[in-house]
Amino acid sequence: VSSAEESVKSQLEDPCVQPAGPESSEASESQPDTLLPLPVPGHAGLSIQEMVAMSAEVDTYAITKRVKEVLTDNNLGQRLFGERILGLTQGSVSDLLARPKPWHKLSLKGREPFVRMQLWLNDPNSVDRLMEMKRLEKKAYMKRQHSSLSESPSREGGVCMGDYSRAVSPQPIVRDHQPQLKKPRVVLAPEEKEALKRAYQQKPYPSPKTIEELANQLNLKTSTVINWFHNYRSRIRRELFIEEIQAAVGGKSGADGESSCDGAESDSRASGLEEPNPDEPAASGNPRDSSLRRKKAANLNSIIHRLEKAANRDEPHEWEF
DNA sequence: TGCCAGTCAATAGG
DNA sequence: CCTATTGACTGGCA
Repeated sequence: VSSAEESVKSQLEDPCVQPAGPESSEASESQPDTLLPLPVPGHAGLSIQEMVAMSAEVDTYAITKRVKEVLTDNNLGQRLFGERILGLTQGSVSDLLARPKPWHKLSLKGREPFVRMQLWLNDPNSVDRLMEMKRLEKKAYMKRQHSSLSESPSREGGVCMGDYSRAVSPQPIVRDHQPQLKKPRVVLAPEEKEALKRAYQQKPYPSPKTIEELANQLNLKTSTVINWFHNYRSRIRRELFIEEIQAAVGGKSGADGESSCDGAESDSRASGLEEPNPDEPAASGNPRDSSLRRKKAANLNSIIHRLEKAANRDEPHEWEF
C-alpha cells in the first residue's frame, strides 16, 4: 500500500525500469561491511531484507541468465561481482548463477542475492561502477607488487584507500611451521563416491549405524559420510528444482532474445529419478559427470516449447496488496 | 538430534 | 587470472 512498496515492485519487476532519480549517492567502495547491509541507494532507505520480504515473484532463472551475460560482456568476474555486489564468494556466485533455485523454493535469505542482482541489473550505472572497482583493485594490486619489489616485502603503508577486499588476507600465517595444521581437505576418490552413491540409492537416509559401517568400509570419518549424504541430498534436490522452475514457467512477457539452442537430439527419456547415472567410469574414467548436463539439455527442448506456449496465453498475475 | 538451506573456501581445470 | 566443484560449517527448525 505504501509508496515504498510500489517502488519496490516496479524495481523488481521490470528488468528495464529506470530509477527516476539519478541518485549517484556514491556509496563508498571500501569495507565490505559498507556494501553488504546496504540500504539500497535510491530506495527510501529500505534494506534489502525489507525489499526481499515485499518483492513479488522473481524469475531467478532469467535474472541469472542476464547477470551472466552482463558480466561476460563486460569482462567482469564472479569474484568481483560476488564480493562487491552480492557479498558472496566466487564459488557461491558460480553455483548460484549456474543453478538458481526457483523463487518459491527459496527462503527469505536465499532470495536476497537475487533481489540484489535484480537491483543491480536495473541500475544503469552498475556496470560502470563495478568496472571502476575492478580498476581500483588492479591498481592497488600493482602498487603492492611494485612496493614489495623496490622495498622490503613488509608493509605497504596505507597509501591507497583500504579498498581491496576481505578474506584476501591469508598472510600472517607462515609465522610458524606446521604447514599441515591446515586441514588437508578431504577429497573423495571416484570409487568412494561411487560407493556412496550406491549406498544412497539403496537408502537416501542411512541410519547412524549404516553410516558408521560405510565410514569403516571406506575408511572415512563418519562426519565425512554424514556430510556427503547431506550434500548429496541437497544437490539432487536442487537439480530437481531446476527442472521444475524451467518446466513450471511463469511465462514472462517479452523475455529476452532467443536462447542458443543446442543441436542436441532429444532422446531424453530417463528412468524415474535416477540421476547422474553411474555409467562406466571404467577405462580412462570420466572424472566429471556430464551426464547431468546432457540430461538437462534434453529437457531444454521441451522447456522451450512450454515457454513459447505459455508466452501466448496471458498471465494472471495477481500479487496485489 | 537430525535435516536442510545457504555458504564458505580449498582446489581442480582452463 | 577466472570459473566449477564440493566437503565442511553455520544457523534455523522441530
